[in-house]
Formats: sequence, C-alpha cells, structure tokens
Amino acid sequence: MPQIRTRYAPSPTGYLHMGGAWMAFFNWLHARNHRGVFILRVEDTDRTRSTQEYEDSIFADFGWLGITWDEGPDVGGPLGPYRQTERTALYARYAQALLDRDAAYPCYCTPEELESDRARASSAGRSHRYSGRCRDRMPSERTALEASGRRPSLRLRVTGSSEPIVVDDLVRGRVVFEPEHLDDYIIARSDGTPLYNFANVVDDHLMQITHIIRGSEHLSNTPKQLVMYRALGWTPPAVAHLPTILGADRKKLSKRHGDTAVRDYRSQGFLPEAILNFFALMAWHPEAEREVYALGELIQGFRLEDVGRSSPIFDLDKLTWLNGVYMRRLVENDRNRVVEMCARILEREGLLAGGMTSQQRQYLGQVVGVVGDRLKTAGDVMIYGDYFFREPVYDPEAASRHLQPASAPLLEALAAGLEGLEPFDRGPIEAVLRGVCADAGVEARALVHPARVALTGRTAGPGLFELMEVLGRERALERLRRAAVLAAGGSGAGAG
RNA sequence: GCCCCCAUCGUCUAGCCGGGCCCAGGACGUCGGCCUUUCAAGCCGGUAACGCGGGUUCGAAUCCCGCUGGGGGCACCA
Repeated sequence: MPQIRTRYAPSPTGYLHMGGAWMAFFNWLHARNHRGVFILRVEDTDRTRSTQEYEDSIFADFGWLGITWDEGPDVGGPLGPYRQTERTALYARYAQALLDRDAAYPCYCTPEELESDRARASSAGRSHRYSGRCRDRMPSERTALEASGRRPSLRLRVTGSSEPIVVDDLVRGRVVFEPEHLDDYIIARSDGTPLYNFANVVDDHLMQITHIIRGSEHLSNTPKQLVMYRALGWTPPAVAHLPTILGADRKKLSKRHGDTAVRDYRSQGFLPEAILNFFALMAWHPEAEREVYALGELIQGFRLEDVGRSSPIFDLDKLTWLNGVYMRRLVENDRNRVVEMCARILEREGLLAGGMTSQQRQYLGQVVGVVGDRLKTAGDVMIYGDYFFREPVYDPEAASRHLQPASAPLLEALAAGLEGLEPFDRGPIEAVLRGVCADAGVEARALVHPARVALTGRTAGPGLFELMEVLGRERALERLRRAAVLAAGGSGAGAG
C-alpha cells in the first residue's frame, strides 16, 4: 500500500476557526495513524480576500494546537510549492492540456450576463444551469469576440454524458449524481487565475494526495471534480466527507457564532490538548464509555470509517468541563504551565506587568496552588484569584449579607489575633480564628464568611486559611480592618 | 425551485453493517443529597432519547418504503 497522504487546504481569508481546525485534525489523525504524510496547502487564489497576516495566524494557531505538517509553504517538501499563487504555471499547463483535448472551452459570457441568466431562471422557478452559450462557438466567433476586447473564462465540458457519476465516499457510502444536474463550470477566471474546483484537483493529484478528507459542504463539488480527473486522465484519490460542525443555532459554525476562532480559545486560557481531545468527541468517540484520551491513543485508535455522518453541535460546556479536567491535572503535574497561562491573563487584565520577577513568579505559583484546582480555564483566575493582585472588589450582595455590625468586632479580634502571629501559616491562622470564635461564643462560620468577603470581596473561593497565608499578613490585616469599619457602619451597603 | 446529505436524552455519543443480551449504555448540562468554612472538585442518586407512519419478521433503535424535520450545495468564493 502506498504511503497515505492527506492535506488541509485553508484559504487565508480569516483566522483559523474551530470547524477548520477540527477538519484538519481528522486529516492529521488519519495520516499519523497510517504513518503517512500530512500536508498544509494554502489556497490563496482569491487574492482579494487572502492576506499574509491571516496565513501567518493560521500557521501559528496550528502550531499552538500541536497539529504539525510534513509539507507546506513554510517547511517546503518535494511536491511544492504549497501556496497556490506560486503554482500558476502549473495551472496554466493543465488548462492548456484541457483546451488541447477539447475538454474545456473559452467562455465569453460576462459576469453580468450570467447573473441575469440566473435571475431569470430563478424568477421562473427553474434551477439555473449555465446556458451553454459559448459551448460550441466557431473559431471565427471566438476571434471576433476577443477582438471586441472580451477576455474569456474557461469552462470544463461536463454536459454530454448520460452516465451517472458515482462517488464512493469512505464515510457516506455510495452517492450517485445524475449528470443532467451538472453543468459546464468555470475552472479559470478571465484573468487566467484558477478556481477552486480546478486548482484543487491539480494540486491534489500533483501532491499525490491519497485521501481527501473534507467537509460535507464539498460533497456536491465531488462529481464535478471527478469529471476533471477523468478529463485529465488521472485516478482520483479516495474521498471522505465529514459532517459540518454546527453552532448552537444549528447552522454551520462560522464567524457569526461569536468565539469560533482558535485564537480566542487560546486567549481565554484553554489548553490545546483539551481542545484536541474534545475534537475527537465530535462525530467520533474512540470508546463508548470514556471521554479522556491521550493524543497518542487518538492517533492509534483513529479509523476514518468510524466517523459519524450527522452534524454535531459545538458544545462549549463540554469543552469547558474537559479543559477543567486537564487543568487540574496540570496543577498537579506541571504547575509552571498553569502559572504561565495565568500570567498571560493577568497581564492582559492589567493586574501584572509583563516580564515577571522571580518573586512574582513564586507568588503566582502560590496563588495557583490555592486556586488552581478550580480553574476550568486559565481565564478563571480572574474569577477565583483577582484579589491576590488588586484590592478586592466587593460583591454588593456578599457585602450586605456578611459585613453586618455583628461581625465587626469579630473581624477586629481576628486582625488583632493575627497581628504578631508567627509563622503566618494556614495552621496557626486557623487556630487564631477558631480561638476568636470560641471566645465570642459563636460558630466558626460566623467569622469565616465575613472574613472571606473582607479579603476577597466574594463568597466563593479557596480555603480561607490558605488564602490568607498566600495573601500575607500586611494585606490581610489591612483588609480585615477596613471591612470591620465598613461592617460597623451598617448594612455594608455602599461597599465597593 | 433543483440536487445531495443527515435523523438515539437539551448537547456530545454507544448500540445499527452481521435484527433478540436495549422497557436503550456512558459523558456534559441540569436537579437533589453527601462531604465541607464558601465555591469548585470528588462521591451517591434523579431527570431525560430511539421524529412520525407503514411494512418485513416469532421478534426492529437496528432491515425496507413513505412522510416530516434539520443541514449543505446550486459564484469568474473556497
């Protein structure tokens, strides 16, 4: 069996989004599973929408995800170039070959004429297919039209056959298309640049792609492309059309669905390994009763024919949960990585200057030590740990409930008890607090809750004693005393 | 309008090919409980689905047909 070669071919017309990354991932898995080659090809023939910035960002996002390619515009390879705008001579050669064997012909219709054809067909309730106006022009007509200044586009001769076109799809099975629903489609613009259905076929063949794995939105392109392979005398690769990932509104996932760009997930503090694991759960599911897989297991277990046919809806809740699973592991096994991720979030929020000192790094490490196991994403550090880096922002409800006059003396007493405490560690701190409560004849919770609000502004968070230890005596005392004043003043209203 | 695809809990899915082990399993979410200084985590428990109608069969989530619903495509975009 020849080496398996797959590809993902993005257009640099936007940031990499989750749907595209998912599709690329399955191509990548298939190649890796077979110890084959995964190729990244840039389809930038639409020069009005393609930019270098987007191309760079796509590479960067794949790099972050850990989806690596063996051949591509940046790493090169034996069958390049891998950027379509650098392959124009190739397309020209095969366009000429098609012309030479009369499998393609020049079309002099203008976009305006075609548009009005379509409009007419549509208003008459008919399906619009190309009229075939230029299909059988005499050479003399062509010369005349060119003389009048018209630059022709190129159409592939598709109509004429009555044979059904059969697509044997690896995930969908056999799909049959009747030729009367196809028409002669344009393969090159009048400026000579190739269109998707042409460039794609040429590239896939020349790059020796063995498996085309793409979204089901391309299924209807497949018969057209098969006609092209036949016209060129080429053997088409195997094809597999995967379902399309849908947004919550059940429409194809796209930029309209808010955060769909891979880089948005990155900046929110998601982990690439969690995202990849999550990807494997959409339209696939390696084992029936298991959710968490190491990447190597996914590679080893991937089988194209096990991929589902119906379109999954992107479930952010589940991704978030899975990310939390990975985050908790990381807190145990690779805390520095969590520290780095949180640092980036805090920098962005202006709570931490870039280029941490080793002291800051150590402090952040302690913070992660106490809040880490409740971070589902690194972004959650703003929910559970912002007060380590700024004065607490009192939640009005929390303040009015817990900073009442009755708690003022308790907070005062706690502060006093903590004043000369050595060492300022969670154990001794707890002892002091319990002592204060015992002296006052109240339950610990009567002071724990007010103290938490005083120190963090919130009712939820890490254990009070470890939190204080990390926060340090100075700030703890200061916050406790300020809150005591606030509490004594009444309802706690106006706190903040 | 035409062509094509799809159809199991709210969501991701297992089961379907090779009918019985499925009055349908797991996970997320959600609800309740335990634990607990709060929240999270963890543990225990609950909720919730084979779209509808016909067949075939002793027996259908699984096979066949129709319907309905959803999605995609029908560019000198990819």
